[in-house]
Amino acid sequence: MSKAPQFGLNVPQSEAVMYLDGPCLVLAGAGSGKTRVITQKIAHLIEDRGYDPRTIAALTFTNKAALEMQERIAKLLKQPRQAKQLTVSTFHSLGVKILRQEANGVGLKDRFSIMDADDCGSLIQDMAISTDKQLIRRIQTDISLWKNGLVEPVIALQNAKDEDEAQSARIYASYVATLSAYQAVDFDDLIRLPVELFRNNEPIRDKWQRRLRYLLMDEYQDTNTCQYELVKLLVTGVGKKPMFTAVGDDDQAIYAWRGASVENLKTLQTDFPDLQVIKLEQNYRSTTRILQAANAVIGNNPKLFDKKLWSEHGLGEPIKVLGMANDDQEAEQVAIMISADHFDRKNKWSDYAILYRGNHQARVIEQCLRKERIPYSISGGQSFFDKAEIKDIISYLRLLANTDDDPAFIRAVTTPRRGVGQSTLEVLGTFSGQWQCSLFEAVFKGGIEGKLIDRQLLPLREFCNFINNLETRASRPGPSGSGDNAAQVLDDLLEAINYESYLYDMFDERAAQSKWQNVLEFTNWLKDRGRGGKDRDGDEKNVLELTQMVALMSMLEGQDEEPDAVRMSTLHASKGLEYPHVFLVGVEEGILPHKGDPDAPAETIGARVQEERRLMYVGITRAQRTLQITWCKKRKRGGEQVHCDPSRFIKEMELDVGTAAPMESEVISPKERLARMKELLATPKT
DNA sequence: CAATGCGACATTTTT
DNA sequence: TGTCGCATTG
Repeated sequence: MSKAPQFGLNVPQSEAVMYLDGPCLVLAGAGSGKTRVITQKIAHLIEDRGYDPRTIAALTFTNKAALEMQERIAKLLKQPRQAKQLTVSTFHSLGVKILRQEANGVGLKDRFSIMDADDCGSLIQDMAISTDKQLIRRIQTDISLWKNGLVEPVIALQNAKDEDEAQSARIYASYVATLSAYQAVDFDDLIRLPVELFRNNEPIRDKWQRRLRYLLMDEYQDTNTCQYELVKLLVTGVGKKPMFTAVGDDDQAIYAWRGASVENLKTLQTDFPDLQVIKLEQNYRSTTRILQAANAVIGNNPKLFDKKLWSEHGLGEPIKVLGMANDDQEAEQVAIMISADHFDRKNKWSDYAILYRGNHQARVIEQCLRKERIPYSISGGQSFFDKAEIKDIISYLRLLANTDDDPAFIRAVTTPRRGVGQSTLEVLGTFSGQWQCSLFEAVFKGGIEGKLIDRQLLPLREFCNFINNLETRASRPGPSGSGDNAAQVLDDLLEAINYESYLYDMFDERAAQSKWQNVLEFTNWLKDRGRGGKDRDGDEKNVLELTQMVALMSMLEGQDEEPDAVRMSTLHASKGLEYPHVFLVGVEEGILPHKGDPDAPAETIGARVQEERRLMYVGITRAQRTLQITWCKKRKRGGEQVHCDPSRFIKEMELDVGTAAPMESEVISPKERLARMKELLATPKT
């Protein structure tokens, strides 16, 4: 084992990989190879330091990142199969793993449900006795922020600074109680409950500390208080050296609004005084000019750690800043520029990316791209698992796994319609409330006969018997394992409820067909997991485990976009990605930086602008070779065109003389464009 | 009174 | 593009 740089790493990268004397923080600038450090370090732990792969955990924020990381590690190992023994997962998956084994320790039954944001939203709707979408969302985010900040309902109420917050806090209290009655947890609980458990139960905490000896965290700047606390609890023990590597970049912290706390970076230094801090400043992605602009912009933020990116890629082409007359022209010009450049440089379409602040900005651009016949794909589209037809099926699975899951019960019993209506459910709900039992249980409880007439009660009982039968079959081991059985049960379920004809009854031919297609895709996907085929743990999963896993999925993996298309993405969704040619559009005051709440407290405005600045920084650093920034003098808002100013961030870029002032756009006239196109078409491609 | 339809309008998003 | 609220209709 040598101390010299190896594996083709640079000096600080290699240092970060080799450092194992204690806790380690890697400050990895954009494009500095942070994922390489994590993957190489894991390989190093296994190959050179004799770590058992089962005792190493790498934590990410998305399933996609986890999957990617695991694949990359497998390629580095002499025995790639060892990668399967690692825990490479999201924080939330780790939480489920812990809760599954320790459910009793936090007052949960072995069978608990994971409720998605929609379910939680309707719970809150019931408790707030309001349908105001804004209000519900506000309460929901309040509660989520409290949970992520480890603030108990009582404390939240005490510290409430206005009536709105007090209302949220009161609902928070009954929300927690309701979830517990359902034997359900929400996403935040997946991390909060393990924290609670480890705080109160030393032996269990010890057990997990022995189980996970080395921890690595990706995107550490995005962790919230709760996640950090979980890490701390896993990593610190009496007479034990904390062993972990956190990788992050304070300049790319863009999720404060959902509870992430960059302060966790600073806290790390005070909590672990012997923390080794290693900076990665060499950038392997962009030209020097792009990095200069990025450094200049971010230089306007107060810095937690001093850091300056540099690269060996040469100066590169100047950054262009184009002021457009309005948003229509902006979209048109971007489309034309991409089209022309694509032919000029003979690039792939996928070499281009258009980045914007808000999803709605994509609309105009989309139309222009279509008009120009430029293939495009929009990232972050609607999540497959959020589609109504998928959630319908999942509600049955959830109910099979946990009959206390009232939201699942309501959805399943009413979809497809089987003669159970609103009034029946209301009576059942009141009854179950009086007896402190689940809706499912209430159906068979003595006394319910007096409340419901046969026409209401019989379909309920038929439904519950149906679920009970399925449940018995699902938990019985099948011919070749439980996974096989889960798949079989699912097929029978779909047939028994006649879901396909339900879809054709409810929707027109085209919609029903595509929905049914989705259902089939989903069941096939589940069957693969159930059989352990594609699954990383290789375990066969029963209905309960499958259901819990599905709850944590947002995108369908492998559902890749068009291979050769211009990528359109929000700035947030572009983090971690890179493109040869980037167009940053709508860079105006009010959009980037976005104007927040007009009545937000003054002291928070500075922090907001700083986060917007980091967003700009993320956008700039996505570009490898060229970067074009556009802004509009006028923009459609409401009925009429509204005046706009270029973003302050444009000035902050301190561009080379000549491009510093926003240039008038050199509008390519349609005539000229036509001529150019003809010319291009006349030149035979070689 | 409920269902449908149309116009106005947009932070950012994962689990 | 998708949702929300308001208005019109059966």
